[in-house]
Amino acid sequence: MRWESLDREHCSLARALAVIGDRWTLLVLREAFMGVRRFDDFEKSLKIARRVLSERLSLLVEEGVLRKIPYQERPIRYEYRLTEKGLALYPTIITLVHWGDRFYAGDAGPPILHTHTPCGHDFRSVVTCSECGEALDARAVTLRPGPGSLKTANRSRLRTAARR
Amino acid sequence: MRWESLDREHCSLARALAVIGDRWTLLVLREAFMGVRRFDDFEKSLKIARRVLSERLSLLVEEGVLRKIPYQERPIRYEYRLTEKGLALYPTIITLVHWGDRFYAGDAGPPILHTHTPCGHDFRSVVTCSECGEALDARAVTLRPGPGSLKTANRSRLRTAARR
DNA sequence: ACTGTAAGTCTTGAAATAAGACTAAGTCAA
DNA sequence: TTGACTTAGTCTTATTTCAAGACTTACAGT
Repeated sequence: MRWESLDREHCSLARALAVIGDRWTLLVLREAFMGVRRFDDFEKSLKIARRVLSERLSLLVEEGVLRKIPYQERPIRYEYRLTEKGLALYPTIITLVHWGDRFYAGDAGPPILHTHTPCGHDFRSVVTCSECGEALDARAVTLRPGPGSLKTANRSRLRTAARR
Repeated sequence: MRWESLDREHCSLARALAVIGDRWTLLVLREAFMGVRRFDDFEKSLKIARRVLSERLSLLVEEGVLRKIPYQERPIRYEYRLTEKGLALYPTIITLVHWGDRFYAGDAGPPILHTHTPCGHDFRSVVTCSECGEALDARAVTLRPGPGSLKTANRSRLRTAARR
């Protein structure tokens, strides 16, 4: 499969993976969620090849997940910040981190704890149904074709902006 | 970075990515969640190279995400089924699918709708705090070293997640 | 014996990655 | 005004991974 063409792919997961499915990309985003913003800081904390970092950051900017903001003039320097679209990846990242914590943390426990500021507690993430609020289980979900299923998909490919 | 050594990596996200961070792996798991179980069915629905599929399935079995169950003797044939550990990836997958739906679905809407069987409604996934039940936002979460942390390594990163 | 099926394995060329040297455009200090 | 430093990249080369599809194994049915 040629991944660069996945933006025309039908499945939402495949489209999402075309953007963030690369091994480095989620680690770059993790750093971004931890507050890292500058090229050299990404490089130092991840020990990623500069060439690969450059390419990933460019792709993420192109896709609207990050944006470049100037933080000084002369010489002009930019930092990379999460957009709304980037922040919307938080559920994916936190659930994956918690999966890693659950199955790969050593005896000592997870390396990092997440505290929910409003309630003040360390938490796990719980994915719930937007309609009834119950916790979701894979076995309690059925799939059916949506309005954008195959027949109508080609017509509507060109749109770009975020939709809620 | 050598990905095969990430099982000894410290960060839970990096460890998780060492298992499912490959581009094909999440698509293989999506098929598994949709009920696909046999080698040839994975191959046909994903159009993945057989060699790559074989390798991915083996890794997922080795990691305990899938397990091989015989479905016939003579000749012995196995199918691949999700384990509990595999089912625990559902939150990650559903949130990523919904991210794709939100930002990449065409005007027609998402290609697939998910119905929550117990309540009977089509839903979006909502990630909530296990302690207070409120929906989570990246900006409302702070990080701190957990019991399994390398104390010095993470001190510099202890800051508010995703300040903009 | 011949055809079919399921689950792989092997081969080969193309593409992506890692490591690190190099470049660009400016600042600062002597 | 020369030289060292900073930030953000780009380039080069060797290694690794991937895609495509032919080939293999082990059995069944006719």
